[in-house]
Amino acid sequence: MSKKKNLVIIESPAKARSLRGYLGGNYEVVASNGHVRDLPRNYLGVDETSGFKPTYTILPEKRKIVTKLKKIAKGYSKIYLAADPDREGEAICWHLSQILQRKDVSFSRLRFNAITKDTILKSLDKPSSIDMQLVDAQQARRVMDRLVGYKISSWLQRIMGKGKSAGRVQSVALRMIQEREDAINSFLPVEYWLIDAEFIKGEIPFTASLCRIDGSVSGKPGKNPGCEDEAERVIERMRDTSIDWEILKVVSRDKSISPPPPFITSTLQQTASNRLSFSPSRTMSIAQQLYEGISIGSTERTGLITYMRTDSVRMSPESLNSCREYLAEKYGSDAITAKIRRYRSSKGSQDAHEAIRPVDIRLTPEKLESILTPSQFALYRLIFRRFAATQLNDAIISNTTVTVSGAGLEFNAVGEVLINPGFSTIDPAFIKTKNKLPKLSTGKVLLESFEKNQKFTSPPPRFSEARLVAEMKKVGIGRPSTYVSTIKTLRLREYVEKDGKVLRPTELGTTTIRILVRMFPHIFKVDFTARMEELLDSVAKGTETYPDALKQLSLPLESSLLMAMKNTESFRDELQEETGETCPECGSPIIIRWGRYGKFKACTSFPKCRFSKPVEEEDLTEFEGRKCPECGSSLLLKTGRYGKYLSCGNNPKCKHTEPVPTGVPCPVEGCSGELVEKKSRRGRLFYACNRYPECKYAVWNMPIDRACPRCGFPILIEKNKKKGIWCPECRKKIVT
DNA sequence: CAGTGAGCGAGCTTCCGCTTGACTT
Repeated sequence: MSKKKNLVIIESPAKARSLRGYLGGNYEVVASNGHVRDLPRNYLGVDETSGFKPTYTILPEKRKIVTKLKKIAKGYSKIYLAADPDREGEAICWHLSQILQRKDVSFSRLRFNAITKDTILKSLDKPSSIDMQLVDAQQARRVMDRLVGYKISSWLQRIMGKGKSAGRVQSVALRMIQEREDAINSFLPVEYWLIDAEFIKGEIPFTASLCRIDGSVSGKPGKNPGCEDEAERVIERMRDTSIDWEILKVVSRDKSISPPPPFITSTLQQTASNRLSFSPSRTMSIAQQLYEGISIGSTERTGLITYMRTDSVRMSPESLNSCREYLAEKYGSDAITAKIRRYRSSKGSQDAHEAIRPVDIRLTPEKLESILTPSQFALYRLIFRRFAATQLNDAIISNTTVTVSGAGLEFNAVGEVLINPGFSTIDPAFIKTKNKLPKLSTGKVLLESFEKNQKFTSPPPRFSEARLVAEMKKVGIGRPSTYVSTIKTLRLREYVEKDGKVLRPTELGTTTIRILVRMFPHIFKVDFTARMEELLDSVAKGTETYPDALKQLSLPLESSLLMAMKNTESFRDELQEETGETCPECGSPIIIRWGRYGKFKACTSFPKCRFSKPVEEEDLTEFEGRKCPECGSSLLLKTGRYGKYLSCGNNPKCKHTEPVPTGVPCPVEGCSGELVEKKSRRGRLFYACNRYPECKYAVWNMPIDRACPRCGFPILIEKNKKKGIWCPECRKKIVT
């Protein structure tokens, strides 16, 4: 039927394209587009009475591809299966062999973990067979996820309403978000005071911070003066003009900094989030475009980067050689490391692909700028520089600490200078150095001025999407191909919501994860996945069998499920708060229930009586005694699609609404307005005058009301990270 | 940096991990 001799099946169409180029006319190459067969969607599909035997069905969205594959396969008696050389890839090959099985066909497994001509031809020289132990490890993984996911989700739905879900990965991710929220809520800020002094050595001024009081360490929260009185006592000592201030020592130390490893999925997402403000999902779709490639001139399109879903920092020898060659040409042979620099992938890495790097180092970002979109260009440049940096020398920073003492007090000034930029020549943003210090030597100095500043320790920050991915990667839950979709699921279920750049649990999410952790303490923690991975490795090695591994893993699941089933009713009761109200339609009591979107009030004689209404949240009561400017009714705090807002209590008769006021007057002179909280198009909160558009005052951060510590002028100051805070009266910087 | 603002919901959907196009406006 076909003139070609051999058929190769691979996962990705883009890989198929490069393979065709390497293999030439004797090979037909087709893509399976990932998994083609899976457990059925609408029932469990696992026979727990006979060794956890799974039932498989063709994925509905892959029907077309499977028919096509079958048709093509007819023309061949030899089929090479070339999915990724990892657990999932092995299973894909096995499923394909099952689907395409015929009497007169034989299958060979090809394994290569980089798409280069060399590795591919080598793999063709020594084709092997499908590793059934590795396939069993994948099946155990798949079935365990199904058992945990479907059994616990359906139990959860009996309590929380339909549509709810739980799973080995998503619920642990939700738990991490919730635990961070709990830490923030229980955080007690600790007050401390920083004391800064300005000294003069000869003609040279410099500032230093208090670090020791009578020999004991200062410089950290808890070690510093803890209250204003304490700070004032230190200041009092400093006022003594007879003190001989002196630089005791000037210590300089060089430290060398190595370039970070090349990108993997999680680090790419994080860096793109920090540097380019891309969400992980946007990063992945742009990376996909770069991976699929762009046609340059009239040539066929070539991929610009290696595969973007990877957990390995491996770089192929070919790529390293051409990278070093390029760097030596561009920066000189002294700029590159003597030996090739490699990195170690973290534990649990499947190592099926290389790190994310440019395919051709000669295609510099500059050369591509005109044909790439700005986003593609920015992401490509990040990837290019990160890879190129790995073969450049370490950077050297000189760190200098100057110690000033007097009256039993010690002050520190620290400065850093980049002596040798090393790899940071390719992108200065790789290294952030502290401020420079002037050249100083030991000897007497004069105290010029000093100030005390009140500070508070701050709670840990909420997770951005990219930070959550980094955390998931760190604890080993989720995979490069699922980080984005896990977060998507948590948002779809309304367990978490995005507030600007960070994720917060919703009330529904909080309630759900509390129940899940209480009832399934052994399943929804990081250790469960770790234990599962251990067992899967044993299955792959052959020291454990598929059914035994599953038996061990489902033991804690089944015992927890048993307990959960017993307590279903009590959980429902626990969640169903009494309201004391009666139904206006049938007179039965009204209770609070949990539905798809959170709490709502419902009649207890459901389904006979279908009366329901939204819960009036506590905040829905009168807001600080404010009245509607149109009809005089009280204003209520409501939560709408776009966040919180005030609405007239006389709604729907009166349609007046307004943003949430803060009680802080507008700082613009002559403006009688008040600041209100608003949300920008991109979801970030900001504060603006409620007399907009007459008054256009708007700031990102809430202005702080306090007096200038230097001149005492009462000021409203805007907190702005970049500029610091300036007193409008004496024009001095107050906080940096 | 910005002006918006329902009414649904309650036992049959839900998991994780591989991959992209094909719907319509």
